[in-house]
Amino acid sequence: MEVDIDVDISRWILEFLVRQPLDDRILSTLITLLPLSNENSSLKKSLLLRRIESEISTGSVSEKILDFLEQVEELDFQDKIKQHSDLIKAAYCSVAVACTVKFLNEKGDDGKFRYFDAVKRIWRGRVCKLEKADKVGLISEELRSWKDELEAAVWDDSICDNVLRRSKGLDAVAAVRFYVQEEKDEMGPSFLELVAEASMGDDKLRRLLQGANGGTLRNSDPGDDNRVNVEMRKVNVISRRKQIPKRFRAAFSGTSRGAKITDIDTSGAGSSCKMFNLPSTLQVNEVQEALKSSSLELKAVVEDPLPDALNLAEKVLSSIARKDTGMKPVEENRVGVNPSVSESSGAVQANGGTLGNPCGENQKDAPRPSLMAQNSTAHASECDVSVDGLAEASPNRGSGIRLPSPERRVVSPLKKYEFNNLKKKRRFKRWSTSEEDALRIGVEKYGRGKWKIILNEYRDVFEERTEVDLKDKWRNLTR
DNA sequence: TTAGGGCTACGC
DNA sequence: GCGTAGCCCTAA
Repeated sequence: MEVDIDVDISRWILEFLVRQPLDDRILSTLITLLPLSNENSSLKKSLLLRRIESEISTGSVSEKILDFLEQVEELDFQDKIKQHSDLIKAAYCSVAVACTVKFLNEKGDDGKFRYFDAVKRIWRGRVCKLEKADKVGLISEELRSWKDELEAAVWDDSICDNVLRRSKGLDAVAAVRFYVQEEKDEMGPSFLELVAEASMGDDKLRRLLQGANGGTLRNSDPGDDNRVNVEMRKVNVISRRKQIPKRFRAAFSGTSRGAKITDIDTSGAGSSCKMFNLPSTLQVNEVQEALKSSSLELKAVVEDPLPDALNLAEKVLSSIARKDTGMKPVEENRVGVNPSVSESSGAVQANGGTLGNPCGENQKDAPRPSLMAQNSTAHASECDVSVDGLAEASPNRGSGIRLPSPERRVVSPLKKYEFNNLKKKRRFKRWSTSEEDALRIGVEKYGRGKWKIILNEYRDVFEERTEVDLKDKWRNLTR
């Protein structure tokens, strides 16, 4: 039997979860498990915002945030969003300044050197690139002004004091937080939340459903309702395509299907319930009741998946990693969200507990995929970190979750936005001379093989490096 | 945590 | 196409 959790349902779930205070690991794992389409920039943006939030959760900012903001700007650009938020510009500028000026607080030539390196990296590198690409979404007068001053401070110590004084007026974390909040406010609630909300209000639901079927939609909140409208149309399309039964209900079944959406009434009046015909009151009421009855299920599924989702994800991941596990027929190994299993615990579990022993014993013949192999984008180079790479979608994407046969599973390039703990190919990043110098000094001071100590000692210089990187670099240097 | 082998993107 | 640098995986 064929897979599945529909790619749209995955998106709805993820869209909802990404707004929840879940542990990043849970979210990361879910991203790896859920089939995702590449065509929803809103979700991509949500994921980026989520990553930004994670970054500032420590109360500090890093250059990674600049990366994320650049990616958000690119998404906005692709979505042809003309009105650029001042807050993103302010956030970008504040983070860039903070990531540079921090080195001025260090004493001695070492600090100076790192400052110079940061100016080169951030302002001559990133910011210049922005200017060349005319990325107006991030460039501000303030950014330009800082650029000049920070450059000048490289050569003139007296300007350093000005820079330090001026930078005290910036609160990068707050600036980023304001921006993220603004974006979140603009994006509004997730589709699932809207549906849940709609199901509580008869009139609103009725209007939405009418809209979904091509009826005139009149509402006071065109943003949200239109979005739901679009999604509801999608529900219609999906359900028609899949010839799923009458009632509209988002059902998550763990028995035979990973998850499926069944339809708005397509029978009886169904033929008349074509996209551009208004549904009858009876139909609307039926759908409304169905929605109400399923909304609790839905909410139960999505509200608190954390503990068991983690459990599930870990089991699944470990099952993937186990060479000697067998593979059951797909329908037995599908990850579904089964409310019936979760009644007592609120757990998200698959297939009535199949995942308790997630892979069974039949996977012995399945070749063990490397983590890289699971990630179709794992070999992305630095360049395709940008959203451009999202066009590389696999033809099979969205075909659903196939567990535990990851070699068949298509992983969306959305994984580029995975969270830290997920394996992905890092950017190819050349070592700067300052990094090489720090490594040499470190080895001289602590000896070869003390990579962790050296890394910690020169943490600021070795940005985004690991102990292994240091070891590898030393290997190269001494070849 | 470290060492070493292997893969692949990069640069010529 | 080739050599190298950077990155990943895995064993110890």
